[in-house]
Amino acid sequence: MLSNSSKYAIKGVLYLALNSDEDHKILVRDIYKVVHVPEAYLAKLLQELSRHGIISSTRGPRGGFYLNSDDRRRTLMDIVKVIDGEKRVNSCVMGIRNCDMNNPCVLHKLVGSNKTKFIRVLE
Amino acid sequence: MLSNSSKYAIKGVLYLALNSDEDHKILVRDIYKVVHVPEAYLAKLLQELSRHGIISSTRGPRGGFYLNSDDRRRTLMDIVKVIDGEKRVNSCVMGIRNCDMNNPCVLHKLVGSNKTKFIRVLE
DNA sequence: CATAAAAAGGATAAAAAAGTCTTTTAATCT
DNA sequence: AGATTAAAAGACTTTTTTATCCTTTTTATG
Repeated sequence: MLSNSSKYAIKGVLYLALNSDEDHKILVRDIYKVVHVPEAYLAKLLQELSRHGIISSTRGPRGGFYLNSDDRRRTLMDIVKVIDGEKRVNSCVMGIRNCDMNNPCVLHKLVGSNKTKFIRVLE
Repeated sequence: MLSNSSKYAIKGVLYLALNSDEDHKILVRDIYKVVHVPEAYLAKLLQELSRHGIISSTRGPRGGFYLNSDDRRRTLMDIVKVIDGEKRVNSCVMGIRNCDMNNPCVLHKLVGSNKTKFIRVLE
């Protein structure tokens, strides 16, 4: 459902949510050990989120990653969409195109509502 | 949550559940087009399930894959365990070892119960 | 203005997952 | 018995995901 990359990204952003703000920017170096994600890889993920405006960053001395108040209105789903793409989460559990309430696959009733709830949580 | 391979396998077994029995064994050739899974790959997955006693098969003329009455007592979870391994489904959504009710990760409350329900469905 | 600190970016490597192909083994049917 | 059919097995290839490394650009500050 979620790729490892998404999980990594969520962990990183969660760390920022708890520890950063405009005046307290955080280095990848200080995050990766806590969240157990390879440093360079986490950097890449955070850079991508930053590029998409999900989190904020500044370069140079005293720079780092952080969340501003706009960023804090973002949802986990926003992160997942950037890292995994929209399809991955929203697609049918069985990977069947065109599977929805009107045209449900055999497993739709069985798992559909769970997935919907999971998506709600992310949102 | 589920790998593509697991989804493929579930589709294949579902087809067997609906169309096969001891007297009507089914060729991979007759399944793969219906369930949209590459023929050789589906064959491999079914072989693996057969080796683990989740489904049945016989070789030679009039052979093929099928479900006997024991097989029909199997759950989707049995399939997923063989194909993806136990860990994949049961592990923490965030991939954190030792995350459980006693020692929950930050997201445990948010997503934990959904995952439990999903597992129940598979079972 | 020089310097150092930090993210951004590009290129590459390693590992895992997905998919293919070929040979072997077993069952069935002349 | 011999030919044929179909799964079983395993080696091999491709693609995707995960991970690393190195260079460039930006920026704050002494």
